[in-house]
Amino acid sequence: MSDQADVRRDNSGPAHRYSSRLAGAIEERWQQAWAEAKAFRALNPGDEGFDAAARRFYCLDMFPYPSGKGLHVGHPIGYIGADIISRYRRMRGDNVLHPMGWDAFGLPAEQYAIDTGVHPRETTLKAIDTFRRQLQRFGFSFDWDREFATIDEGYYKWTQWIWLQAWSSWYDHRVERARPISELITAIETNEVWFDREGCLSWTRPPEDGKMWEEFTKTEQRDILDGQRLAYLGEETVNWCPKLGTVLANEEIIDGRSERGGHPVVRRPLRQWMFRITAFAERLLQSLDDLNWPESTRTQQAMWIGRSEGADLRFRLVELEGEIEVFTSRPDTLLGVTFMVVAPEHPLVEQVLGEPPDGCDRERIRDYVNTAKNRSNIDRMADGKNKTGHPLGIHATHPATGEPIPVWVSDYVLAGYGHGAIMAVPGHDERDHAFALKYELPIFEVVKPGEEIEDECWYGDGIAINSWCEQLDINGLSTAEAKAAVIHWAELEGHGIGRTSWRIKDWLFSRQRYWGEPFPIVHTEDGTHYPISKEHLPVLLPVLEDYEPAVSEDPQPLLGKLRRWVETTAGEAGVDPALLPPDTPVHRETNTMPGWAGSCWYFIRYCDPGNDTAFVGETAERYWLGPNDAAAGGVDLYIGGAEHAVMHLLYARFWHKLLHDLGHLSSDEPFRTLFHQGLLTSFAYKRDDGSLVPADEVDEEKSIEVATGEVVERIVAKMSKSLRNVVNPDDVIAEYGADTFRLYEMYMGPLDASKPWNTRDIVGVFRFLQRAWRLVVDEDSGDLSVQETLDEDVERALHRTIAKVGEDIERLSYNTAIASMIEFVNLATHHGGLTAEQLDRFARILCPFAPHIAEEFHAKLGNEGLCSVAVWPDYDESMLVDESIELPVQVKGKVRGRISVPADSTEEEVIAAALAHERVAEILGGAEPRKVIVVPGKIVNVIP
RNA sequence: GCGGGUGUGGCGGAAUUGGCAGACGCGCUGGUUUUAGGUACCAGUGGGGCAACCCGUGGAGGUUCGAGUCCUCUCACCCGCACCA
Repeated sequence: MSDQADVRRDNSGPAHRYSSRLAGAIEERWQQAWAEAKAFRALNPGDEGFDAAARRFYCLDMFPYPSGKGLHVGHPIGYIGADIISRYRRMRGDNVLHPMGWDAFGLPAEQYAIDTGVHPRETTLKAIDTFRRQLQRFGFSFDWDREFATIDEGYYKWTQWIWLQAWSSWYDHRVERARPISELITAIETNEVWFDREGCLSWTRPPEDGKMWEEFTKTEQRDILDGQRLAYLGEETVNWCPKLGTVLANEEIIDGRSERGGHPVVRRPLRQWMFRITAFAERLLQSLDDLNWPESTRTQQAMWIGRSEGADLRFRLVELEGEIEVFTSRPDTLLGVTFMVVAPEHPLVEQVLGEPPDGCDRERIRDYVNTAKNRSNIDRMADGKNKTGHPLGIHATHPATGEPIPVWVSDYVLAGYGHGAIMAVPGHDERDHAFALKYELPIFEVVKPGEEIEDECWYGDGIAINSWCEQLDINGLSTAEAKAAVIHWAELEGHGIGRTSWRIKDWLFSRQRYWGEPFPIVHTEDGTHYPISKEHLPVLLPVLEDYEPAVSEDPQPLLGKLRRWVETTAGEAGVDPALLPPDTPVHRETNTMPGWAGSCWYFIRYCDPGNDTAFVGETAERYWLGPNDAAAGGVDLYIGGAEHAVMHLLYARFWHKLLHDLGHLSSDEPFRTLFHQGLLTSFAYKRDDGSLVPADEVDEEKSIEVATGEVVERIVAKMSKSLRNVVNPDDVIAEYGADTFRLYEMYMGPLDASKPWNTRDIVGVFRFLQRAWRLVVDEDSGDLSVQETLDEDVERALHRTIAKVGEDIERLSYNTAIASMIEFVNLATHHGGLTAEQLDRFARILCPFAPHIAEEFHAKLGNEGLCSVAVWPDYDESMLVDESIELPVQVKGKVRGRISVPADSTEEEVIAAALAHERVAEILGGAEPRKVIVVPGKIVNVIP
């Protein structure tokens, strides 16, 4: 924004025109007044002045990462949207909770700190100050008394406590909920549970060669219990990012690279803290149906959870001992199996290399497997459909036909899904088909499509054919029937079992970075873990001088550098002396939690942010998040970006269900209604050859590149530094004021639509505020300028506008609400103005959108108190229609004229008026119409 | 490939339930105020035609008195997932 433009807008025109300078002064004054009055404080049950009769409205924004770069113009869109409905509901008398805080742990903050060479705490606190100042400049009606950051000791104390809740519980699939692990121990001690030799639990009957609890060693008992915990140490093949120096969750990997920074990620086995989110898979999927969420987000989560019904089937090996277990979603195609494939990581591969049977080309298998394993995910994907593999030289026995079928190894089979092995049905699976074609393996057709379809490889449902052998006959059965028949047969004959498989995996929850919550746990020499007791939480993040990660092929948690912190005693660390004598030497956990930890429950903490005896007080939790007469429980409205569709929203749902199961929360879903604001894009310019030109090198009027004169095409693109089309909200506010900024971003289009920023358009809503200002203030004298007499047409229009704006806010249709206010102001201007009383009502409907100027109007009109907490104006139903209405008359599907009739006319009267219309009569030429359709208040259609 | 979504003037968009297509804003054209530019204000602005009228919501069909809206097919673009057996 040029200074010149600024000067022009301020220094010309009458002395009391609504200018950016005036807007700035007004905005500062009212922001101060709101802060002093604590106008937006939400009251909890028990607070003085709490109104139990008021409806609650918990309106939540996704709290930002305070990165050092400051706020972007895209950031406020959702915040303005949430602020408008929050302000509106407050004026309607609701008890509104609209909080804000800071998601301050995690990779971005740490990376920024590393880049600038300053401690993350310092840079983070500074960034928070910047963000807070920027957000306050918008006049958001946040209850700033509830503000906190995830790095606050009083907050992460409870993040650690919640993790310990998971560590101290197990999942009881018999009742489908998490329970304290102490209840499992009780069940074991009262012999309700049996174990097999491996220590697997059984609730139904003692396994044939079972083992008593007492027969296990102490270590085995510990491992059995640890294996049940919802937070556990798992030996997993994990995503290791050498550049970031940490492991990452599956959700954080995009196309084989880290979501943050785009660094390569390799897979390697590691012992890491995991969350048993898979135990909740069924419920996380099921309750999606109860949520008022955007369809795209629900399907994304459903796909991520990835439920698949089918069967586990076992194939006995011919040349070796043992069997291959596979998962298939198409057991009906069992008789179409012509070969089997295992992943390069499958244990059978090692077994074959260890004791190679005859005819096994050991060297070439080893080569293939090594190449496949070392190929990065990026390479694998780049290869696309071209499949590679190698025969293992061994065979498996088909469980039904008894025929030997060859076993191959190929990296098109993923180690991480099912059993890392498949039965290949090249007749009815595209991938198996491609593989069979390449390596000339037999292809059998065993499913006939319902209709005649010419397809080389039909993978839909149909009728089973060629599916007969002595053991099994499913010929003629539909796919569904055949699936059931094969599963039944397999279970009866001991070849397998019907099973549901899930794509979702347990959540890898530890990171090797510094800037995160330490785990509240220690372990002794023998590897037994002990929790830090509640009174000793939080385990403070120690100060580290050198927090830069070592770029390494081997994960080294940064906290491991602090030997004196790591090596301590049970008493020092805060382990309950009843569990471990205080002088026992222990090691602290050196991993930290990922950035997601803090955002999994921050909305719970807002209910009761000061509580230092519980993560949330029971009364506060039940009031703000519990089910009530009007709502099913959870946050009433959550507004934020669609980029969080899987990770944050899934993780938070998981924590919520866990805490609900353990009796700490009264609702089982965190976010009842979810809304995604659209992406803010920008215009960019493209040359003929497709290359992009920075926005400041283009003459926008003529669409030519200034330097060359070449004609460029305007396209829509993401804002980026390189295109120099990034807009800084501070600049826009300096030129037009926060009210104009708020109006502009809401007026651009639907809140959930992606739309391009166009600085040129801002002046439209600025002019609207100027016109509104002129209705109240004489531009020359600065005096109040109101009409004495009330204009009937304007009064009707005001009623309509009040009704429309209220309805539009309820459905978050802010662009149309603003349009109707502009229309009203234009009408009022043409009619010579408004009475003081009309202006008073108008100021109140304007208030949620442009709160500062509305407060100024409110005060100028002589009101005491704040407009922001004034009552939303009523409208009179009977004032919504004019006394006489105009109706278009169609003949032969075209509008031929319009008639003016009293609003309460009968259908006969309307028809008579329509037929009497000159043009209509002319077209009819004296003939009687066949039919006349009257849609009350809308249209008359004459059919000749 | 699969899933979700979007296509309306020069531009952003409106039409909530099948009922006047283009509300409202930008831009543009003309005018008023102004020493001038700009600001502000007033009027006009989908295309064609002097007009009656005709054409018009990505495209092609269909249902209906009436379709941007419903149905069938199709094209383009955006987002997400992607060898998940």
